[in-house]
Amino acid sequence: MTQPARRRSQGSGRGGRPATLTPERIVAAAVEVLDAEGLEALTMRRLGAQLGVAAMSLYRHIPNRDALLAEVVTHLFSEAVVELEVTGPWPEALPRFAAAYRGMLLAHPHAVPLLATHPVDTETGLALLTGLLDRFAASGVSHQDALTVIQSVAVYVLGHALAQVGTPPGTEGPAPVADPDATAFYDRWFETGLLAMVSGFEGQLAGQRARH
Amino acid sequence: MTQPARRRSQGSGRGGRPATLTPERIVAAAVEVLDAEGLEALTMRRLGAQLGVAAMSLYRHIPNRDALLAEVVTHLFSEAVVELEVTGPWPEALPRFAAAYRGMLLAHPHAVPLLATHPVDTETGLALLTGLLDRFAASGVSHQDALTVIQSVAVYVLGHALAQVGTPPGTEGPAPVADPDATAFYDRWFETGLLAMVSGFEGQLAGQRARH
DNA sequence: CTCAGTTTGCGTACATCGTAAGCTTACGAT
DNA sequence: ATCGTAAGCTTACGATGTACGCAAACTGAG
Repeated sequence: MTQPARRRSQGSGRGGRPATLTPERIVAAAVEVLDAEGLEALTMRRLGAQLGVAAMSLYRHIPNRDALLAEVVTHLFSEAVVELEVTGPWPEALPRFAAAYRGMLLAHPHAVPLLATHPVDTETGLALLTGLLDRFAASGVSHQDALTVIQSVAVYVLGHALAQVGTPPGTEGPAPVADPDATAFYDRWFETGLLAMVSGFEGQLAGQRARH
Repeated sequence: MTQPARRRSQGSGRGGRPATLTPERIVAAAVEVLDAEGLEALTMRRLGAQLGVAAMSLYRHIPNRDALLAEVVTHLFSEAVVELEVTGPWPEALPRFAAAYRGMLLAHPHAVPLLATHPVDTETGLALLTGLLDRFAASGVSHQDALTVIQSVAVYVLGHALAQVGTPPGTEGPAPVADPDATAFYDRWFETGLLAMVSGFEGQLAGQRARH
């Protein structure tokens, strides 16, 4: 039968026209356009052009634009966290995570509003952070508390990045060639706030332990 | 002469048709639509309908949609901060500010992405927070340090609100009738992170003073 | 080699959006 | 009455996301 069967192929069943497009290629191209021309420029037609394909062809691989943006978010977050060295006690590992996350956000400034709008899927996020969670467990911190600490820091990092890439430069163009003074200011602010948070949590958890 | 004179009236010069629209009325209506139907529904035509006016009439009072959104952001932020009691030492006043800010964000969940995307104008924000800044000065904290502390907390509050209103309920509808369990979870998380931050900064500033 | 069957990509079409331009309406002053 | 002016309206355009059905490109069966 020739049922509708619209949307979504079954992966790589034999037969059929060979695919030039894959979800991965689409996401990668989306990041390219995003970095080069900003979020507003990331239209379906523009993305098709980047891939040498018509806009509608994309819909064979993604349900809609919003889902694509969600994929981009997941991709970028993974990119930041995957190559993260999680060793040592949590008060050392946690700032490394924060720095890696922030590094990714500043490397893709146009993506920051996206991360704010399309939160990383909870399941996926947790899966990517098991290594970090282990560092808390190793110090006897409960899963619940570890989650609060990590999420608080993540939320701070994203909020900080939003403030940094918020308005200063234009909202487009390849590289605004950041003002080094402003960069230093944001860097110092970031470190100060992060340190306050981490040491605050250290004190909190220590006190809790003592009171066990 | 009948020069173009397009865009922007000069306030209230005599003569001319009486205005049914004002920037204030427009912003207020925008908040209504936003709260009731979400950000996607806040189109120029919908907003015009809310005011009993054609979409294009709005452009006599605002330059474009994005500027309107910026006005909405400023309006909401002022609303949150204006009725804020700023007394006592900063470690007490700061959490009150955080609570007021968060209260506003949770009262207007559909506006949270807006606050993330259209940062409050720096000048305006500072002007609204002079009272709070004074509480730091009264404790001998430098203006620079006070800014870092306040901004860090603000950034945390916004990031946290983004996480809370991010995905759980639908993205529209008047009131998703929040799940009380989820609310309690987010409340506890918020308090814990905020406390860590504040006590962390307290320690930081105290140490700095001791080392003066 | 031919012909189903199946999957991918394309062309067309439409509703909706922001907003540019010029016209009409409703005032106060003369 | 008439005029000048500011506010609001009508019409129109280009751009966007995406629904729908067709065309192309492959695999395996006969």
